[in-house]
Amino acid sequence: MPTIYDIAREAGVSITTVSNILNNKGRFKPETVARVLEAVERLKYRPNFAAKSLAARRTNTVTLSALLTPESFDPLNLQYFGAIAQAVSRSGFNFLLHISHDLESFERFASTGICDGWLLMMIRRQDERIALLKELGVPFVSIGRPDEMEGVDIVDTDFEQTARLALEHLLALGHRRIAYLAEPLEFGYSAIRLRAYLACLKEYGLEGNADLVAETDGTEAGTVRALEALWSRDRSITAIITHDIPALTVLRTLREWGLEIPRDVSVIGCSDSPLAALADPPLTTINLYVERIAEAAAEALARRLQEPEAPPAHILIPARLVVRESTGPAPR
Amino acid sequence: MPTIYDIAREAGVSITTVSNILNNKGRFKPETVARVLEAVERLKYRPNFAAKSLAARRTNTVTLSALLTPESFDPLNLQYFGAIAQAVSRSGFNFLLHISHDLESFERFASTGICDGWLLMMIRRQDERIALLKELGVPFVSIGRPDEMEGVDIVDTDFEQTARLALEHLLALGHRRIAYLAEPLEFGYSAIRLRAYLACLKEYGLEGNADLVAETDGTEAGTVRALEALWSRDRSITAIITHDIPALTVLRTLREWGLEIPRDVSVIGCSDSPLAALADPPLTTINLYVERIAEAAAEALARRLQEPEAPPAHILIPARLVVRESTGPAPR
DNA sequence: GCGCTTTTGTAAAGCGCTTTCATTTTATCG
DNA sequence: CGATAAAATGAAAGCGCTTTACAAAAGCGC
Repeated sequence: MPTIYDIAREAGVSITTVSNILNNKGRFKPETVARVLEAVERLKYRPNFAAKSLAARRTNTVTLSALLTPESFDPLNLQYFGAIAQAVSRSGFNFLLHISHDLESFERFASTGICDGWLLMMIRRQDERIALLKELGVPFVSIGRPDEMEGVDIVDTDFEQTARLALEHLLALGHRRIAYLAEPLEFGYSAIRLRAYLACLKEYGLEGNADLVAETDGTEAGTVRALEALWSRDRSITAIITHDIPALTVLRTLREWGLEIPRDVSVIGCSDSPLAALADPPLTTINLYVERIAEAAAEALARRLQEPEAPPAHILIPARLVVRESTGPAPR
Repeated sequence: MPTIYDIAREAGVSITTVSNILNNKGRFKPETVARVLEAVERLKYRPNFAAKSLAARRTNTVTLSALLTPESFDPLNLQYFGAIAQAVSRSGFNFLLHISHDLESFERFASTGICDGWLLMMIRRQDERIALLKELGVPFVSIGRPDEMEGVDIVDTDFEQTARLALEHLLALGHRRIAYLAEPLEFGYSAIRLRAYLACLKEYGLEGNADLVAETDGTEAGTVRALEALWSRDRSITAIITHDIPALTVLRTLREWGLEIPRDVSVIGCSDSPLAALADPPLTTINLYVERIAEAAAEALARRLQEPEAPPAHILIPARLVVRESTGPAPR
C-alpha cells in the first residue's frame, strides 16, 4: 500500500502539502492540486486509518451499537441498520456497526477510541452502555428512552402519538373493548408504549383496566399464554393492540381458535416491520419513519461532536398509521 | 484517557514493559506484572486502537461486509450477524460489521486498512467486493459462492445436500409434481440452489421441466406473479420448494385461492429463517446451521491471516430438514 | 525596485503505541 | 568466587499521518 510519502514524491511536493490538499486546508495552485490528485489516483492511495486517527486525534467514525439477543430478530432492525448507515454516511462520517452479546465486549470496544461517537439502539430501561459511555466521556445519542434521561441526547418515536393513532383508528371502527399485549416491559419502549396507551384510553373515558393488559415474554409460547390470559379474563375483547412480531403469533392463534380476522377480532401492530405486510392477513400497524429517526440521530450526534457542551436534545419523531387488512369494524 | 506512559509511571516501569506484559511477551516477575495490572485496572487503561494498530501494523480486527438492499430484510441475516460476531470474538479478533449500499462506500472503507481481514456476506454472482479485495491484497473469506471461485476461500451451505433433503422429504410424502420458485437468480445462492434442485430431480428420474420453475423478483407482487405463472402452466403441482421469505407470500396467496396447506399443496422453505416458525402454518424448511457456518468462516479467515500462502479452502456445511406443518402427504 | 501583504509551500514535532536491540540484574556452575 | 548464561527491563526508533510554526515566492502600489 502506498503511503503519503509516495504521493509526495510522485507529485514533487512535501507530505504536508499532500495532507493539506487531501483535507481541503489552505490554498493551493490548481496545478499543484492536480498533480497530487493524479498521483493519488494513479497509485490508488488511501490514507491509513490508524495513522490518520492517531495524528488527528479523531477517527471520523461513528458506531452504532446493537444488542443481539436471540429474541431480537425483528427485520425492522435491518431497516434501522440500513437507514442509520446511510444517514451517518451522509453526515460525513464513516459508519460502523457493533454487535454485542454482553456489556464486556461493548466496553472493550468503546474504550479503545475506535470511534468518535456512538449511536445506541435497543435501549434497556437501565442501559449499562449509557452509564459506561458517560463515565468514559464518549459522546453518544440514544435511539430510544432509558429510565434515566437526564443529560443524554435522545431520539425516539413519539409513543404518545402512536398510541393515539392506534386507539383512534380502533375507536372509529367502533371498538370499545381493546386489549393491549405488551412485549417484555424491561424493554424501555414496551413500558413507554403501554403507559401511553393507558393514558390515551383514559383520555377517551375508557378506563384502562388491568384485565385488558397482558405481557408476553417474547417467545411464541409466551405470546400464546398472554393471549389466553386475556381471553379467559374477558371474552368481549374485539381488538388487540400489540407489537408486530407477537402479532404474527396472535393472528395465527386466533385463527386456530376459529376466529376470523378482522371480522371477529381486529389486530394492530406497532412498528411496521417488514413482516407486517407479509402477515396473513396483512397487518394494520404504525409506521415509525425509520429514515427520519436515523436522520435525526445522525444529526444529533454530529451536533454533539461539534459542540460538546450543547444542552442535550430530546427529539420525538411522529409516526403514521398504515391501514392494511387486520383491522375492521367491531362486531355487534 | 490514560496512555501507556501513565501506566508505566504508576507502576514504576518503562512503557516497553507495560506493552510486553499486556501482550504476553517475554517473561516478567509476577510482582512486576501485578504492579502493572493494578495500575491498568485503577486507571481503567485501554490501549488506543489507532496507536496500537499503527505501531503493530495490524488491527486485530475482522469486518463482516453486508449489503443492505431494500429486499434483504430476512431476519436470518440477523442470525448470521450474531453468530459471526460471536465466532469472530472467540477466535480472538475484534468484530465489526460494515453495511454498504454501494461498492464505493465499501471500497473507501476496505482500503484504509481498518481491519486485517474481511468476511463477505450476500455474495453476488459477479461480486465486485471480491475483485476489489483481491486487487488490494486484503485477506477475506466469502460466505457464499460467486461464479468465479478460483483462489478464494469459501464457506457455504451444501446446496446439493439441501436440495436432496427437500426433495426426498417431498418424494417420501408421495409428491411427484414439484415446482421450484426461485429468488432472483442474480443472487449466487439462488442460481446454485436451482441447479442443485434440477440435478437432484433428474437423479430421481423426474425430469426437470421448465414449466415447474419460476423466478420471483423478490417483491411480494413478483412472488404472486411467479406463483400464478406456475399455476397457469400446470394445475397438477402438489408441492412447491421456495425460499422462506417468498414462502410467506406463497402460503397466503394459496390460501386466498381457496387451497388448504398442506392438504392441497405442500410448501417447503430453504433456510429456516426465524420467520419460518411464525408462518401460518409453520413452515417446513431447511436449517442451515448458521453457527457452524459462522464458525467455519471465522476459522478460515483466521487461518488465512496466519498463513497467507495456504491453498484456498472450499468448505460446504451440511444442513438439516426441519419438518413443521406446511408439508404433508400428496393429495390423490 | 522597495517594502508590504498574500499565496504557496516545507521542516519538524508528535500522536500512543510495538519492536528491536542493548543493558542490567540475577541465577548457575566449576 | 569469578565467569557465564539466563532472566528481566529499558532506550530509542519508527509506524503514517496532522499540525504548528516558519520560510520562500509572488503580487502589488508607488
